[in-house]
Amino acid sequence: MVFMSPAPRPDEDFTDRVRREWAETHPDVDTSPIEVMGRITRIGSQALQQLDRALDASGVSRAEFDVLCALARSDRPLRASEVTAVTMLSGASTTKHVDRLGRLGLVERLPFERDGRVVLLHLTEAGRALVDTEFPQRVERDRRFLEGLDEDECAVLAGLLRRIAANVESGLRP
Amino acid sequence: MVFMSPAPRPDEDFTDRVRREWAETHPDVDTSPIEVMGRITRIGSQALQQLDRALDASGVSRAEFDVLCALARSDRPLRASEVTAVTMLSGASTTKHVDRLGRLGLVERLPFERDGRVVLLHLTEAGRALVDTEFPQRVERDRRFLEGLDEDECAVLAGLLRRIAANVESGLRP
DNA sequence: ACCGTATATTTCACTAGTAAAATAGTTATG
DNA sequence: CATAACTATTTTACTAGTGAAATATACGGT
Repeated sequence: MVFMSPAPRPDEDFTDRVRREWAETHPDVDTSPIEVMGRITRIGSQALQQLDRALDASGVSRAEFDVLCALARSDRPLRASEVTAVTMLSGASTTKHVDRLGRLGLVERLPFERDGRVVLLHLTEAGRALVDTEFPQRVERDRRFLEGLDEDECAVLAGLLRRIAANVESGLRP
Repeated sequence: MVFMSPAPRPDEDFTDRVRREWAETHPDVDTSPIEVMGRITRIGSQALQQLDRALDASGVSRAEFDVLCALARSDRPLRASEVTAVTMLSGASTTKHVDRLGRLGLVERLPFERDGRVVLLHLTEAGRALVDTEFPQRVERDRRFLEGLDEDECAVLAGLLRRIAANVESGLRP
């Protein structure tokens, strides 16, 4: 703890420090994309970690909560594969999460008459109640991350992020 | 604080769809923070997944590559705890990564004379060579995510993200 | 010098997530 | 009406990451 941060610069954040260090050791590399992408990945990871902690008390993990939310905002039961498509996790994970959420009485599996391979998932009353109390708190926590930004700034930010999101999604297709 | 029409649009992205579904089933909740935070977490996760795939050929995982980068951009050997501080993973993970990177001949552990508890980590020549070839490619992939955004737009984006990053880091402390 | 407390790293036992194989059901084709 | 090819989900065997205990060292007060 004595000399962890050698040069405490006043307004330097984590990303600034990383770029400065690269600039000193690798001056030939133009690291400017880190200014945006480094901040996005760091904010994303930290926000998700804080969400994990906030959900501890609810008894479900973030991945399980994502499953509950997908079902809660749908007006119909969803197939397991539809849930998998929105969670960015594997189908194997969806099976495990639904197993546990089923044991907790938050989700039920239903057969789908038209196609016996399909499992339809729907929230129980308890599952819906959990989302109804946890989801607004989740949104409020996100709102606190935006504190100090006015409506126009958020709109500009959202517009720019939308364009990056489109670039990233297109690079995801194999 | 509603910056986007909740109505369905032809060029609706993932975040738009999520917000529209919430608006339909939970019209009482103001989900506008998702417009920014949802996009940040989604872009972050997908960019990291794509980085994982890109690193497959190099023989080191993303977490291991992060360790190598921390050492490569430092002008001196780092303590294990200093590496842990920048990777956002646990100290136990750092031990495992350094074990494997050591077996691969990319990193070496050195004793620190002033304090026998401390392990100093430094790159071997092979480790430095790996970063020197992989890191510029990594930055280039990030640059492609920003395609279509001009320099001013990136600067605006970086400035707004810096303010969010400060909010998020401050919430991480307690 | 000695003891208790603090710190840095590693080890251990466990959990979450995955890819690929297995299972079960559907559809198209001859 | 077979049966091959395809699809949705689950199971299996494995890997990565973790918190907490263990280990080893340092340091402050007396």
